[in-house]
Amino acid sequence: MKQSQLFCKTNKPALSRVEGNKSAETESVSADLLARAGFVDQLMAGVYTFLPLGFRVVKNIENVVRKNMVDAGGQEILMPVLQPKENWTTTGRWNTLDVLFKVKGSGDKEYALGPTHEEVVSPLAKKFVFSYKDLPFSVFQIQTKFRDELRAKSGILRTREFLMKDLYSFHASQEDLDKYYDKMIKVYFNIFKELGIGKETYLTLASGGTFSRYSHEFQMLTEAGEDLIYICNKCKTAINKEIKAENPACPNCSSDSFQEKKAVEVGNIFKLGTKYALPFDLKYKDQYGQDKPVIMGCYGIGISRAMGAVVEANHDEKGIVWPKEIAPFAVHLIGLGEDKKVKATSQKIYQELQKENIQVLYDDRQDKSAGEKFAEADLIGIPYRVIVSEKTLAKNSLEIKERNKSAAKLIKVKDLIKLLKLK
RNA sequence: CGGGGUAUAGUGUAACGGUAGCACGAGUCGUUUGGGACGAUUUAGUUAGGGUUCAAAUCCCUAUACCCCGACCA
Repeated sequence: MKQSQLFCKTNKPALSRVEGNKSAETESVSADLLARAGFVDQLMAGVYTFLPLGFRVVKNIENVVRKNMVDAGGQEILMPVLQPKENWTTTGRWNTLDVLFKVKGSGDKEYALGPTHEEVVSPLAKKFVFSYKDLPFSVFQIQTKFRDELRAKSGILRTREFLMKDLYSFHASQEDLDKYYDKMIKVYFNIFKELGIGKETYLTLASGGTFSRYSHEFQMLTEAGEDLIYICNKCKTAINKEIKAENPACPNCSSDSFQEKKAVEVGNIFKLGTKYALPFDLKYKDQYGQDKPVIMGCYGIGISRAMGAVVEANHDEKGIVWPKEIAPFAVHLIGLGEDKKVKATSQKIYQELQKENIQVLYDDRQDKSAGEKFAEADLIGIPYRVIVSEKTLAKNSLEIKERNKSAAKLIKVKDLIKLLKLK
């Protein structure tokens, strides 16, 4: 992609704003950086457009999550956002779920906008599950969710419309669910590691509802987070506020010494048991011909929230530092000056990188000073910055610098692709 | 949903009840080209509706929007 063509404008903040007397302290860092760097645009409170750079990151996060879900046996589907009221009255949540968006169609017929999909996936499963031989299985989707939060906040960390991966698993027995659930904990940690927030993310005990003692939240430590978690000083088990209120001692080692931390919930997993199977009469016949309710689990990851969380965990004073796996581009190629040879060489490198299928953003703009290009590159945060200038060409070289390192080094033109392909 | 705050140009901000100004951005021209460079020039604004007043960006009322704190968050 040529930067001169990119649908994006970075925003150089006015001086007063840089000095921090306003927005810097009222918004989360991720909200500020993502907006300034041109990744997202706010339409209204809690509703955002993903611009080309941001959308690329979203797609990359989706792919990381998707790959891990498929590896764990999940089959991808896409369920509707628009859902019949009846399914929600069946579970009672039409009236009890405060965040449910209700819309009216013609003839005053009422619908729900899906905040989650148990009400769709459970009756769906009923059409396919008859025998114990049909179990277990799991399906997932990556889709827009709607929740009428009373208060949206912190940029894309808490919105009314957001992208979520939700997987639902269906089992013949509690043991089978338990086994799958434990496996998903490992899968989730692998995902957060690949997203570049593995180190900051804690498996956190949360209340489990009727069917299990605990559910688990994946909480990423950050000052921008709105949750408080408590990490046991002795055994490092993390628990959320709810659990801490019910049970002042560590459920794992009984210590009462905790560290309180702010965190954002990037994922959570629940053992649903028969909570949704019963109202929808989702059952199977066992080996003896007996009807048994299906046992369910559900597993969510906020895709768009994860994007914000990644920025919270990966930035410096100059801008975003994207982890390689989800960066909008692998390489930011920057040509400096109007020298013909510089132009020709950068153009050639641009084409070769594309031919090698290396995602490259090429700053081909002639009317921008070097300083401005550098400042923008740091703000956008692409992992590799490659510079072509008269200075580097005099040594028959290019300069390459990683966003998360301070040292740049010169390499030969012909070694560039070799180096990038190794990464 | 309770409480608080704010609303002036694309962005960030000034203006005692009395001429709406500045910076950044954007456009044009020129000079620049290794850290958001410089000069010239152009562009564009008082959230909406009511009220008080000779006179309202400024005071009052209503609405709307956004932000913050809390509550809420399968």
